Amino acid sequence: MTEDRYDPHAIEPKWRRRWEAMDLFHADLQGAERPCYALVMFAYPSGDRLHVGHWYHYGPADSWARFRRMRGWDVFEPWGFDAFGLPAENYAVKTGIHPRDSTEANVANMIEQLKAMGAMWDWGRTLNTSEPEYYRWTQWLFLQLHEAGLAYRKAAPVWWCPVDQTVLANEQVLEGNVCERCGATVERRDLTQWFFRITEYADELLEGLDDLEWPDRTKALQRNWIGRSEGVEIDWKVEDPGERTIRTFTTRPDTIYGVTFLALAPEHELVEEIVREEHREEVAAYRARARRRSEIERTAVETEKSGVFTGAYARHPLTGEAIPIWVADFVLATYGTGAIQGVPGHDERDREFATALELPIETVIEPREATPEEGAYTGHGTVVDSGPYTGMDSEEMIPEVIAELAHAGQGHKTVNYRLRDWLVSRQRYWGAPIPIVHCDACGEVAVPEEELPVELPYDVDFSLGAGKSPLERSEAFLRTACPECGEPARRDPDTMDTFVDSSWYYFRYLDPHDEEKPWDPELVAKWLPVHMYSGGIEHATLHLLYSRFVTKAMRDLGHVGIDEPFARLVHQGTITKEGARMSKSKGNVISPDEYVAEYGADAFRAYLMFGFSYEEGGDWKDEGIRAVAGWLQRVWRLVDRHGHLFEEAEVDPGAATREYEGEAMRELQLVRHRSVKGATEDLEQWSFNTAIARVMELVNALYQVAPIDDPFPDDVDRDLFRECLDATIRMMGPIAPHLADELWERIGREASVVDAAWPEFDPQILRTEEVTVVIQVNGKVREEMEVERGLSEEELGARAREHGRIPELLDGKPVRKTIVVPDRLVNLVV
RNA sequence: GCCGGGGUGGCGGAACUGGUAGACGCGCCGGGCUCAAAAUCCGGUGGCCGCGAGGCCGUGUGGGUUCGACUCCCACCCCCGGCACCA
Repeated sequence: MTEDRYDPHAIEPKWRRRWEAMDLFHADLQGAERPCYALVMFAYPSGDRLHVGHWYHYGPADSWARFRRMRGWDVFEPWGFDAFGLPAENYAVKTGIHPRDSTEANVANMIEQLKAMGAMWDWGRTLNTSEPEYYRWTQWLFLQLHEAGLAYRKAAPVWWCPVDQTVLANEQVLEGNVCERCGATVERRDLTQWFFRITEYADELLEGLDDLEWPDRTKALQRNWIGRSEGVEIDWKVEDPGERTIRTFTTRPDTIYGVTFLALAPEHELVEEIVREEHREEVAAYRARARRRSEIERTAVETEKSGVFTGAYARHPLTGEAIPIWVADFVLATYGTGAIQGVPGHDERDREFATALELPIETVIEPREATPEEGAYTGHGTVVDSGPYTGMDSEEMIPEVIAELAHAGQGHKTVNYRLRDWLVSRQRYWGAPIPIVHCDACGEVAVPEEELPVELPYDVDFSLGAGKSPLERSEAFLRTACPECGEPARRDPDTMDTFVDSSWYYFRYLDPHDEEKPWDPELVAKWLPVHMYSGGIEHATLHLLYSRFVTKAMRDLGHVGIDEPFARLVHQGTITKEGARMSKSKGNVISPDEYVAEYGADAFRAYLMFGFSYEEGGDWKDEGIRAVAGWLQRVWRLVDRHGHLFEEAEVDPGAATREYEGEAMRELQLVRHRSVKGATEDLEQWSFNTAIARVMELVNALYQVAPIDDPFPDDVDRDLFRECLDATIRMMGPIAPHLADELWERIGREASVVDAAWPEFDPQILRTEEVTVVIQVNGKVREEMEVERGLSEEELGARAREHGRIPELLDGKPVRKTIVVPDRLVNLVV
């Protein structure tokens, strides 16, 4: 018999052509009975070749989708492009090639490469956020939010990237002051910008996390970012002049008797009003200095505390004591109320401030047990020197003091968030124009829905302007008539953050070319929330947060009926080279192209699945892909050698569950069911490495019973062996899709494995009659015995005592206790 | 400092709700095939002691709970990620 060699380079293009010709991956969304929306985060269309990260993310995700399809789900696996954004525009600034042209070329380039992966993407539903048919609805979304008061324009201190020449959202600022895009140090600027009122949903965004099948760490990141803290706002009456009050926020009202000063942020609006004449100059100087200092500098933990006295005092709401009011730059204008009550006895920062400026320090809480340590005691304990509360437990005091303050009209419970509203306007060209017109007479006017899209003009000087949108230079674009009064007016020159584009694309995939509406609510009801979403964890507090907000807002506006966009989420790990992140500058880049050229796309995908724990990632090893490619050949040879069995007879599915006489056949049958069970459960939960290991076990077992170089043994049951081979090929479907289809064809089947059923396993068969029971003496394994399943505890204990060398080991010592785990283990304690 | 995630053979990685630690693979060792090599097939492979049967040790460290702990509890150490003068 001549052996056909496994040649991925012949097989793979052949099958991709066939799949395309069969339109195998077109999803019938209306007709689907068991929808499964398998979504990968769409990508920015780059002009480069795909890197390992792309393959590592998309390959296994597609394998999961294939697995689901074989299990009877109607899988929808779309692909699209997050095509607006800075790289294309920066490239244009450098080369003069228009972003629309480079994007178009990159999209084509990328599609061609993506197709080589052999994934099930439904290419008929591709979308591109930079096309008018898409961004028209991004603008519609903006208008919906605007009308509901969820999109608004205001002047605020915002982050400005001097390199990218645009403002950024808080979420796009890393490590306090680094631009997420370019790595430049960002600055604070006071500018009038567009915001989405995401803070309105802070609580719901927090609570909704509980019900999501998301990784804990991702939920933790969002919780951290939202930063909810419960506390009390307290109003302090300022003594003379007038009726002014200063509102402070604290999470520890139980320390209120320890307040020895108040401190206002330098930007606080009341500073000007309360400052006494003799301190005015000094305070003004301090505020000017604070303004010049960067936020980073001001808020760095190491920075020594500084402040200046205003000369004014506030009256303590409970003791009536006069409390000095200071201005201090460690107090943040943007958090809480911009004013704090200083409790140097029980807060580290307040203590540093009090020490530096020689203010009194009072102790009002003592630790319950331990002796007081150095510095401020910040825990709870027994209340001291606190009027009527003295002697109480500080935690019990909190509700009582809140009640007293509320009763006096000087305090109330409140909640603070770290989350800020989402800044969505950008001073860049390559994005969706904000659909707003500014009219001298009517003010800020929304572009009527029927006039959408506000098209991004092609012919624009998009070189970077001095802090202004390139569209500001396009008179043709700007000049328009006010939709309300008809008088000449000007369009808003800014474009939207690309995260607005990506915050709703999963709705649009359902019908990306619908000209009537952004999405079909019925299809949304049927297909969403997305069943399975995969992508990088770097989007935890960006895309994933924004999308949740947009979904909730659209729900409240009656456009969708779901609370959350993504029911299940997984993140792929990172593939490194020699322990380091791959990067062009380091020159340690693994090029998929080279490996695909040598081993094929199947081997490349299969190695990425087998060599790593998906969510962890790990270090690339050439030996790894060689080994996996070798294993694919092993599977190939197995089918090649035994394919004649399929010419002899059809596969009998009953062969899997039939009763077999010989030990060897029973064992093969066991391995077959164990393998299918393991692969099924592991694939479902994205444990690709162990799933492949299970299939390897079955392949090994088949090699065992029918050595590949010998004639097919007489004592091997042909029905069973054939069924096992059949199951193996099916399980190869998600692991090596091209190879599986080739083998499928070679055993005489039509079409594709993705439309074949995933093999079943029978738990009854895995419940063997005989079980191996481990015998321990004092917790140490000493013997094993084969017994029939289902023996009573007494029986097992008795048999264990007599088994093998156990009597010898017991040596006549009385067994004090016998622990029996039925069918598994006996532990004899002497 | 707070919040997550992690630490298991030479390596990548397994281990369900506490029940035979190291599945599967790489590497290595041995064997078959070959004039030879590659490829491939078969066997072995946590460490230490022992000719052997077998014994002892072993999942970051130190304690604890338990008949029994990679798994649970307490106290630490180290690595990765997020947040952070957030009151």
